[in-house]
Amino acid sequence: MRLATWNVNSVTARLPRLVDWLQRAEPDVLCLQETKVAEFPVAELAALGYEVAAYGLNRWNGVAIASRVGLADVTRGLPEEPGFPDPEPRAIGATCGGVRVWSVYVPNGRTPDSPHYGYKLHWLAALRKALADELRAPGEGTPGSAGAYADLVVTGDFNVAPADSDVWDPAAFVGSTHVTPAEREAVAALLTLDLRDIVPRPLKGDNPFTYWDYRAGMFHQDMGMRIDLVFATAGLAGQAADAYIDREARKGKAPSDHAPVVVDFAARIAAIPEK
DNA sequence: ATGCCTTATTTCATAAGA
Repeated sequence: MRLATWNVNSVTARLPRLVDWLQRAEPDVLCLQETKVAEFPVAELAALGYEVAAYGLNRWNGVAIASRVGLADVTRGLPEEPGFPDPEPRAIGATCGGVRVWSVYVPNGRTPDSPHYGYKLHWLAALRKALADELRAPGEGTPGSAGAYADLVVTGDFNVAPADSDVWDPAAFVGSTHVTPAEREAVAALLTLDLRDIVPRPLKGDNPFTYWDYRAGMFHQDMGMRIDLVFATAGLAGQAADAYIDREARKGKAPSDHAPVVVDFAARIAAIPEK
């Protein structure tokens, strides 16, 4: 199974590039973030053989999962997620090819002294709780919850750089969000659910960055961040034959400010529904 | 070269992104 994640920064603005990229990269499952639409263009992706489950309400946020290996048990939102003040469309889950998949767009946080920062930490805690329930980790989870997915991937734009090596210059981020200990601990807490961080290889240079600001030529100077993450259950992560950042998708006219991350899991599709 | 910000909307300005 080839799984990918991509913050497209508006699926409407990115649709031509998204269609081109799907035809070139041929992922089995694609998790999307910042779709920024209430009505996802499902027909355009259906023409390429993808089913789509989308969750979007307005001009902000929005997530989706496109799959050509089945799309079942769709869940929109997290059971105990906080809102600002209302819940925002930042998480969608589905079962694709036998793997439980979550596409997430973690709140930005803005600045450490902003109310959005606390919202971000609470949201990450709610994400951990939801995943714990589905994985039924020892001593955790809600009694009676459905749970017990053997293979699970949670991926998307986490808006957290897990380590200093995940930003182009740690000194430039002092006092900023995305790198604070509390944010990194909230993300690291997800990994205690026996998940693994699949760090993709860059296709050029040494930095596994997935995001580069549009401004000031940040991309061509490789002044970026790794904030788009792929966390997989240990058994599944062990099947990752390759993982890379498709920087080609960040080039050229009208790109997203994020590049797709692609992971190839070897021989891991449990059951592709006959269609 | 990869190239100097972009998106949707309450649009000739604003909020948000990270």
